Formats: sequence, C-alpha cells, structure tokens
Amino acid sequence: MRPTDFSAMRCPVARAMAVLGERWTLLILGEAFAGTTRFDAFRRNLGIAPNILAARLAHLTAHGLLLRVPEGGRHAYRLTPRGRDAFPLYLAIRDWGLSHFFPEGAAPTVLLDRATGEPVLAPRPRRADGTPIGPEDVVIRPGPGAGEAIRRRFGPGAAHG
Amino acid sequence: MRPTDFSAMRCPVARAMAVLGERWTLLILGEAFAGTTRFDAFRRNLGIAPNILAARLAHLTAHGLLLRVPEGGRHAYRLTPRGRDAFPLYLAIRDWGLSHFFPEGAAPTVLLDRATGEPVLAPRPRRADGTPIGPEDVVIRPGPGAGEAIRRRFGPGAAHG
DNA sequence: CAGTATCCGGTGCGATACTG
DNA sequence: CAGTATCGCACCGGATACTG
Repeated sequence: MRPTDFSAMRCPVARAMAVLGERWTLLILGEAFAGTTRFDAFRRNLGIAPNILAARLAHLTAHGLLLRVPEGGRHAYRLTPRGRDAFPLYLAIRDWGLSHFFPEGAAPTVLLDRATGEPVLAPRPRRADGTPIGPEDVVIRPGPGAGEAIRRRFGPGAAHG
Repeated sequence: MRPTDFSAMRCPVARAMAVLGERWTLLILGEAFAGTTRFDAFRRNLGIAPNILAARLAHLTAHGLLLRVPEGGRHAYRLTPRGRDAFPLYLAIRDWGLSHFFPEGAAPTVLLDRATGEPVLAPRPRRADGTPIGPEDVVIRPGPGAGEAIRRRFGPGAAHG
C-alpha cells in the first residue's frame, strides 16, 4: 500500500519525476541556475521552511544534481553536470508555464542571455529538415521487459514503460 | 499552515508545477501523447488506482490540458492545444531521465518518429549562431512586482519571481 | 466500460524553537 | 549563518467495493 516507486519504473519520465517531482525541487534548482549556493540564500529567496529546504537539498545531493562543498568555513551547494543538464528541461517547463499561465497583467520574471541581452527560450522539437514534430508524430515503443504496471503494447496508444 | 499555493506565484515554473506537479500527471499526459483517450485504457496502461486517475483527469481537464468529449456513448479525453504544447516539456524531461537514470541493463522505451523511424530527442537550447546556452549564460530578472516570498534581486543569483 | 464512494496510511509541507 | 528537532495538518496515493 506504499506509494508506487517511480524510480523503479522503466519510463524515463517516471524516473525523472522521482528526482524532480516534489514541488519545491524545481524552484530550488532554478535558484541554483541563477547562481545561488548558500543555504540561507535559498531559504530567503524562496521563502521555504528550513527543514524542507534541508531535505530537498539532501535529496538533490543524494541524486547527484548538487554537490555540497566546504567553502569559507561554510558549505556551498554547487551544480554537478547532471544538475546542469536539467537546464533545458527547466527552460521547457518555464516556457510552457509562461505561455499558458500568464495572461496579461501578470508580470513574470524574464530570462535573458547574459551576453546578448536577448530573451532565452526553449527550442521546439523539430526534424532535421526543420519541420516541427508533435505528439501525433511519434510512436512510443516499450523496450524489452517493460515494467509490470505499464504493460507491453505497441504502436499508437503504446505504454511508455 | 496550508501548503503554498504555487499557482499564485510569479514564477512560471511554479505555476507549471501547480498543474503538472503531482507524480502521476506527467505519465497520464504521456499516455495521452501516445494516443490513449479512454479511462480504462489509462488505468490499465499505467496501473493507477481509479480514484486517483479520475482526480488527475479532472485536474487536467480543469486546467485545460484535456477535453472530455462524448464519444460512442462513452467519454474520450482529448488533448487540447495547451496539453499538446506540453510535448516539448515532456520530451525534455524524458531525455534527461533517459540520459541520467538508465545506466546499462535497463531497457527503456523508445520514442520514434512515426514518419522517419528516427529516434526523437529534445533539442538543446542554443543561440541564433548555434552556440549552446546553459544556466551560467542567463540572467533571471524579476518583473515589476515580483512575489513576496521570492524577493527582488537582480543579476546573478537573482530570484525567479 | 467508466467511473464514484470510503477508508486509511504515508508523507510533503508549514511553523516554530533550538543549537553550534 | 547553517542547519536540526518537533509537532501537526493537509493531502496524495493505494485498495477495495460499489453503481449505472
């Protein structure tokens, strides 16, 4: 009766969500992207309770997205390559939220290229020839030995393992 | 003492997570991408409890990602444009999970272009000149009147609203 | 087939106090 | 400054039974 262990699923999205799924986690990661490294800076910028923050930082550290390094007698939480690799994902979520949940009056934060000053946007998936590709254009094929809950199916409507 | 209302935050990521944040939600969305439209198909493919599935489908419908339409005496859950727009985000999460949490023996599902048969991958964020852009290259600038919890800050280490 | 109704356990999360 | 320790509520998620 325990909750499903997403990290054991064969679906890459499920495993990613096992790491990133708790609500505060992506905001903490966003802070890290913005250059924050200190506990108290995370805490103040996000307005998160210290015990929750400690738990999330430990979780991210345990999963290899952050590294806790001694620095100036204190600690600093630094992004690992794995954590940095989550940037495209973060950007894609951000763009979707931006385009669908900020109607008019809302003034969301802006994400600018430090070098050019241009807004940074997530690229849309395209084929080599430049044509955009959407959910209708793909087939999800379970690999050999896909999970129990998500059964073997092929073609459209296929399980994603 | 109620949990923080992420949908009221000025951070686009927070608002996106208010919609997508519950663990099963992205998997349900993935099923929809794969062509699933019926309640029982979702239930069987995912191995999710019916009450949870009903709640998630209602949530996604309420937030405009799915549309519940009568079809053949039953109902079908169809993707809206907003739901379809989440595909790039789904793909980005999927790729990250794929590249970091499937070491060797694990046989994850494959996502193929229905037309070309090629694997579909999330594009990496790049500048117009083709140079890749990462978290170090961006500045997050709070818009006017950024949220209370996430205070006004500028430049590196800036709040993201 | 497509859900709804109940019940319950685990836990995410919030508030606060405390420590080196 | 950088956390840890407690406490308690809300709520997610699982199991199961039931209905049209």
